[in-house]
This record gives sequence, C-alpha cells and structure tokens, in this order.
Amino acid sequence: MSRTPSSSSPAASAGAPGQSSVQPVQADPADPAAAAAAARAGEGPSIAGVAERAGVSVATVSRVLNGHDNVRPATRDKVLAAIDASGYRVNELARNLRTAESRLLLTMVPDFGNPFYAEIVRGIDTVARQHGYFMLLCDTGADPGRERSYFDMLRRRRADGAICLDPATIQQALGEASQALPWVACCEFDPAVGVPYVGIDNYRAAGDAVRHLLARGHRRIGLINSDVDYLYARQRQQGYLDALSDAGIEPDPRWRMNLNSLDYEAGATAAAALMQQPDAPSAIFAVSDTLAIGVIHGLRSVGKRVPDDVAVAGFDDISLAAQIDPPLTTIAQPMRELGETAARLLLQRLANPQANVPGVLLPHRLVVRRSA
Amino acid sequence: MSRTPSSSSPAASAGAPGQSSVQPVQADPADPAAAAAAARAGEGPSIAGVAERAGVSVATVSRVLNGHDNVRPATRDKVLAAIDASGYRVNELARNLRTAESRLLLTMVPDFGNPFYAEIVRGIDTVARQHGYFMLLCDTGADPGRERSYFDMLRRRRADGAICLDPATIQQALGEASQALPWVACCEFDPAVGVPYVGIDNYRAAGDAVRHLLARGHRRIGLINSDVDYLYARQRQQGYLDALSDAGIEPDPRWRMNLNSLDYEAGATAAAALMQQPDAPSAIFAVSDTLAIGVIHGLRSVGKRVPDDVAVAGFDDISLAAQIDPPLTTIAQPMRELGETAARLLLQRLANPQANVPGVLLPHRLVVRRSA
DNA sequence: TTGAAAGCGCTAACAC
DNA sequence: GTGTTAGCGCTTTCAA
Repeated sequence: MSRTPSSSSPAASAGAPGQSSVQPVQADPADPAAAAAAARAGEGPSIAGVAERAGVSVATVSRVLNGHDNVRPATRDKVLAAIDASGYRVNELARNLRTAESRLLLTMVPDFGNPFYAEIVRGIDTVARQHGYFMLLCDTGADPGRERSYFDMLRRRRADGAICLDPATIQQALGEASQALPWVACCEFDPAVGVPYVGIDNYRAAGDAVRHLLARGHRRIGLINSDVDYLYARQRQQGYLDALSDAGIEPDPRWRMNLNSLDYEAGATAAAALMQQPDAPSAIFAVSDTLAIGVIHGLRSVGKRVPDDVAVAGFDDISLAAQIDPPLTTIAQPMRELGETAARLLLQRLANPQANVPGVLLPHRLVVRRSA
Repeated sequence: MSRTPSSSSPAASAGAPGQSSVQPVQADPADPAAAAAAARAGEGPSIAGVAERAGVSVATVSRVLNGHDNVRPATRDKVLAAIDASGYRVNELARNLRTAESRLLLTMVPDFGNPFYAEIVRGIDTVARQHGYFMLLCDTGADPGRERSYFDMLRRRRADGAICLDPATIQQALGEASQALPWVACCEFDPAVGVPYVGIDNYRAAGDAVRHLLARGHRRIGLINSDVDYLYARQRQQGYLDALSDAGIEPDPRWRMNLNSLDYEAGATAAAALMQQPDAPSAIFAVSDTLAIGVIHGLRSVGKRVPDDVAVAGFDDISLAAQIDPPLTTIAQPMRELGETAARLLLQRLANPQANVPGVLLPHRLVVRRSA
C-alpha cells in the first residue's frame, strides 16, 4: 500500500480529499477579535472570521480550503496564515448541507462481534477512508426492523450509501422499496433484487469441503448449518447435499441441524446433540468457523476426539482457526477483499448512479489442517 | 439499465417540492413541471413542499416533525397526511447544521477485530442508540497520527463526542491539546489528564491472577505482556511483580516478555520462546485472552501439555475463553458495562459540559477453569 | 484573481 | 396556534 509522501497522515486528509490540510494550531489567546468570534460561534471561528482576519472574502477562503488553483499564491498564504493563527476548523455540518453529501458510508452487519464480519468491515473501512469517506458501522442483529430503520438513514441523507451484509431475505424486502437507493450487498445477495453484490460461490465451496471429507473416507457426514434465512446457508446446504449424492450417498436428514446463531456455544450444543443418536456422523461440516470451534468443544465434552473419532471442517478461515487444537480444516474466504470490493462497488455506484454495476464472485480455497 | 418513467417507487416519485401539484403517490409522468422540480431537488420534497401540500407554513411542519405540542390536532393531521403522501424524509444534513450537532459519537479502538473491544463497542452502541446517537467506529491501529486526526473530527463538528480506548500515552498527548473537547476514556486512562474515565483495577486484577497461580503451587510464573505504552500493561505488570514479591519470590526478568500485538500468533511465538530457556516457567500469565489462547497453542507446538506441564491464565474472559481446550482460567472484565458506562459518561458530559464527571472503576472477577 | 450574494433545508425567535 | 423570517457556515455562480 503506497502512501502520499507528504506530511499529512492518510487519515488526516480523509475528511476532505483533495484539499489543503488545516494544521492543528493553538489559537492566539491574546487576540480579542478571535476571542469575540469564538464566543459568538460557540466553537472557534467560522470562515467569515478567517476571511476578516486575512482581509479577503469568504469566497477566497473557501477556495483555499478546497484547494482551487485560481488563487494568487500571495493571497493563499495570507489565508493560510489566518487559518493557522485562528485555529480554524472547517465545519463539516455546513459543508455537508451545502454539498448535499454526508461522506458517510453505512455498513450493516448482523453481528460485528463475529470475527468473520470484523475482517470484512476492516476491508470496507480501508477503502472508504482512502476515498475520503467514513464508515458508520451498524449492528442489526439480523433484525428486519432495525435493518429497515438503518436503511432509512440513506433517505434522511445521514449516509451517502450503504453496504449490507444482512440476510438475503431481508435484502429482498428492502430491495422492493429501495431499488433506487445507493447500496450494495456483500456476502449475502439475491441476484434477482438487481443490486450490485460481491460474494463467493457458496455452493461450490461447500461441495469442496464435503468432497474433502469424503476423500478422507467419511460416509456419514453431518451438517451444522445456520438459519436458512441466509442465502449462504441454503447454498451451502445444497452443495453439501449434492456432493453426497454425487458420491452415491443418501444424505440422512438426522445428520443436519439448523441453528439460529453462529456463537461458539451454539455449535457446542448442536454437536453434542448430534452425537446422541445411533449411527452418529463420523465427520461434521460446520458452515462457519465459530460454529466449528464450538463443535470441537462440544465433541470433546461428550468424550469424542477430533479428528480421530469425528472429523470437523469449518468455513471462513478466521485467524483463530489455525490456533485452536486441533487446527481447523476450513474453507478460506477472502474476507478483506470481500469488504474492499464491496466498498469499491458502492463508490462506483455513487460516482455514477446510472452505471450498471456488476455482481462479482471471489475465489475461495480449501485449507487443510488437522481437524479433518 | 435505463430509467423507467413509469412505476416510480414512492420514494423516487416523492417529489414535487415547492410546487402545488397535489396528487397521490403516483406522479403524473407527463407533468413537466413535476419532473423539473424533482430533477432540481434531486431527492424528494423538502419541508417547504410538505408545507405547501398541507396548506400550512414550514414552521408548523417543523413543529409537527419535532413533536411540539403547540399544534392543533387537526392541523397536525393535515401535516402528517402531507408527509405521508409525499414520502417526505427529514434532511438531517440541514437539521444538523441548524442545531449544531451531528448526533454522532466517535469510538476509537486500537483494533476492532479483537473480541475484547468488540464487546465493549457493543455496549457503547446500545447506550448511544438509546439516546438517539449513532456510533462512528474508528480503528486507529493505536497509531498516534490516526488518533489525532480522528480526534480532529470533534473540532470539525463531524462528531459530538468521543470515546477513546487507545493507549494512555496517546491520550496524554491528546489531552494536553484537548482538555476542553468532549471525550471520555475507556479501559485506558491517565487520571492526571483530567478526563472522565471508566476502567477496572488492573493492578489488583493481575495480582488476583498471579495469586491464583501461586495457590496452585507455582513458583516460576511467566508474564506475557503487551506493549508498555498501555497503562493496563504497566499496571498488570506491577500487580504481577508485587504478588510474586509478596510471596517471597524474586521475579526473574527472563520470565517476562513484552509484545507489540495481542494476536493469537504473537502469543504462540512468545510462549514457544519462553520455553526454550532452562528453568522455564511452570505457569504463564498472559494479559489478554487472545494472547493466552495463542500461548496454549504455542505451548502445544513445543510439546507442552496445559495445564499439566504449564498452567496458563488469561485476562478479559472473552466468550471464546470457555470454548477452547482446555477452557481458560482468566480474569473477567465487565466488557459490556465498560462500554455502557463510557457512553453514559460521555452523554452526561455532553448534556452538561461543566459538570464534573467522575472516573469510575468497575469490578473484575477471577474465573477458574481448567487451564490453571 | 477576487468579491458579492444566493441559497442548501431546517429550527426557533418573534409576531400576530 | 400559526406564520414570517432570520440565520446555521459553507460553496458556488456571476460580475467585476
């Protein structure tokens, strides 16, 4: 990642891309005019105060602030000096109203405590900041009501665009009313909604995981899935089903479980339950690493060794996956890139509202470790 | 995809701002005036459009919008109907400028991928939203430059207040220039900076952990610490040192390590290194659970069993701590409450800038599991 | 190259 | 109760 070799830090220029940096400077405590202006404004001087101090018009100050080049160097210096001396900071509330943009990007996640989302969010944040936007992170808890209310922030102009990681079912409902709103889908998407998206091929990825288990000689393979509200859950389930069928195995419904949570706890409980039945699976495919980690714990709690008694495969390849015992075999998703791509798609859509922004699928990868 | 003149969605067709075409949701596609107005406004009607439609003044609409009670019910209904029919949404950009507040709270964390911070952030978010604020999450990477630039958002009026979870050293530098800015410190704080804070008694907590190890019969106890830039790192180290001394043990410097990361990976590497030396510790106290989990992994990689060969204690009690093998003995921090309290302190400071907001210390708790 | 002035959409005095 | 109006601080024509 290359950085501008100037003195301004990357984030410092973030708020106002392409504008001259305003240095943090102590206001001159002995200047009565500045003091009066400050008192009037409640908080530091306004652009008018700077103009007065520099002996120019507000228009000129604005030009300098925004890095326009039609300002005589001498004038610019005067203005810069006045800005410096007064400790002026641009009021983004005013600028935002005037330019009719908030420079905020909304990111809606079902659960930002989940390490999988955390990494995606980081990708979004990086790209957003590179382009002078800030990211407003919203935890929806996958609740349609909250989802909808956050979405409304777009209409209220509180955010310029949104990235949605919530279930496709929710997006669908949202989509009907909001085709025209500037948003993109990440990980979860319904191509039918007609909204730009980025994700992976969940069907094939799940198949890859199951085929790996099959290659290891397993025939009774369990599936610990999340809520089927999620598109990925349905797609991965289908991938699992078809991979088994293709291997000539009739999938037993008793091997499958649907959970309404991705917590470690949920995985542990489910695994223990799975093992209760006769002819229990000799391998388990969990649709998320957090679930898989819980599964390993649950297995251990009922006296099963991993992978000797039961093999476990996860999904996502969060950083933790390599650290647990045994290290987790899993499907790696390019989390960072997922986030970065989502942000870029959104920015693209913002820059050119009528452009036809595509859906994109990123590659996944099977990572074989010791758990399966 | 081209723009469809027909079936315009309620939101899209909402407009006819500042003009008298009063009609139901469906805009007349053949009305050039409406089209022009919509194009000009770019996005839906303004308060003036609603006023016109309802046959009242903008002041009245504003009153209804803000729930003032000095509006005749009949009038209010008219206005509500007009709002409804036009699909009006308040423009918060304008409102924010007028009221001189952004209703955004900034939260600065060194690393939001860390589950410890994630839970705190959730606490902040909950309280913020209860009070009509949104939370802007900023990952500083504990970089002073980025820290400072985020801080400047307060001065640029982009956020109304901030909660800082970054190292105390950074806060100190910030504090000098920003005593007056509305912010509070969470977890990390320097009482000398004179800023409201919430945290725990790290010194005593670390002592509790070490005393537990001592009680288990360990004499050679290692410390895997983070960067001493963090106040908590220094406090926990002192707690560790004093607990050993109090037990009549001369702490060996070779038992201590300082890491510049809290990643699992870092803990694993450090633990492996610690074990290389003769007379290696029989117990390790890691100042964070993520580190401790890495430590367990690292120990295992050099053939040590936990807790039989080496006992491990962590700090934080993230949800994962109970799930790994062996389950982690750790110091529980009230993460959620930490976040909630921080948010409340900030809100309090915002509501009453000159009030003397206190520093508060929340209780911790030793959680004994199998790792030590 | 610079300045004057018109708003962006909203809230809140201040009148009536 | 309701309307009129003056800005909030900024950007951006349009003239000079």
